[in-house]
Amino acid sequence: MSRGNTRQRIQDVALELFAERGYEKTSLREIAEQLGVTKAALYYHFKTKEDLVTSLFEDLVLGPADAVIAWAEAHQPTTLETKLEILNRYSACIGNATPLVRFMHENQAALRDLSIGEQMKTRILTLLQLIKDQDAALTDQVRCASALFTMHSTLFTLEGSNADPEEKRKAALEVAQELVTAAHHGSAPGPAPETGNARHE
Amino acid sequence: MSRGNTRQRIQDVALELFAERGYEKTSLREIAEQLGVTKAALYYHFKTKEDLVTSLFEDLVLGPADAVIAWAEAHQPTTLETKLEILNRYSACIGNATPLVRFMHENQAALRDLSIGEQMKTRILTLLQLIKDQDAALTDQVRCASALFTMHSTLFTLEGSNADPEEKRKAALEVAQELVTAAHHGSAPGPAPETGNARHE
DNA sequence: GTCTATAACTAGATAGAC
DNA sequence: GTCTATCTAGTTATAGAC
Repeated sequence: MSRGNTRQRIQDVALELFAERGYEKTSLREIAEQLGVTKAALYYHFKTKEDLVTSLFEDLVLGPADAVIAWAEAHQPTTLETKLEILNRYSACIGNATPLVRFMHENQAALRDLSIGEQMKTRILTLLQLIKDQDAALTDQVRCASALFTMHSTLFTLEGSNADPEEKRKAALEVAQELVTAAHHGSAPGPAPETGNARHE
Repeated sequence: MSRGNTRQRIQDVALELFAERGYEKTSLREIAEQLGVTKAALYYHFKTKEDLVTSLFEDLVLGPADAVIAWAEAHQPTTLETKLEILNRYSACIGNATPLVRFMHENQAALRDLSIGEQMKTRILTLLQLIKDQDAALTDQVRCASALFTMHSTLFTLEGSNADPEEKRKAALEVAQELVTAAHHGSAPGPAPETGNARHE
């Protein structure tokens, strides 16, 4: 015992409990108890409760999401193919952090005034700007927002479905790509026509 | 002052604070202070904090949602037209309770082990069962779940958009109906063909 | 690196006066 | 119907021993 991996073990248990019982209802006492250590030990490794939850996001989602954004911004102006690849990359990145994405969605209110909450919000908004046209029709903006939401929420809904998580992720990606394709063409969805220049209205 | 409308005033302030700061972070002390009364006064009108939040949902969403479900179950077997009308009615019902729907989404973790949270979850799952075919392909199930999620989340996203809330609601309904139509036909989305019998694969 | 002990505070809830 | 006063139990966080 008493290894140097305590920090990691704290993170594992914290994520598990945060996901299971929610951020606010999970106390540091509970985390410490389940690890068989004391609260004071937690405070040695993390300055505050916020510091602990932030550390969970940084490596698993914030960093990867930034990588997607950086790639996207290096490929402007954004063609439809680029948009679809953004969705593809982002889907892969959140697929590696399913419990955290679920946690984020179920605890928006709690994370709202934590710095990590604001940072995640910024990333998602940036991605949305990248896949939607600024002056698109309202329904097309809804389609793009829905695409991102669908990829997120499908990771942890459809409980009745006995489908493999990876299958669900792929299905969600497919639907998201359809939505963005429809939005890109600026009209009712359908299999992509010749070139992507048709403009709605 | 000291009218008989205190109960209503408590509900108004509670919803405002719950929506703004989250369920857990809003204390009864804050609600009482903003009303200029004491905590004890709150306890006269509501047995517990849970009782207070439950009262907010019962009239504004739980009842109306049950009405939609009752209508849907009276119109089985469910045709595409019925499904679209379910979406239409549900959209109207949540459109009347926007702050509450937002609150529900942002506080899922907090509401999870409150009885009202479970009840709302049941209603949404029931609606999902009604609009999706039990043995549909995975992507079609995702489309149906996404349709409901889209109607919910569009009520309180697209912040940059200066669009009128009612316009956003209608746009979300339109996209949701497209998704369910595509799922109903069991293939890639598109304007509804002649009759709804074309089957995917 | 981990502990004990405790400070400083806030929460939800109740009893009983008015 | 609203108040004062109080209770119990919980929280984050820190100081300092080992």
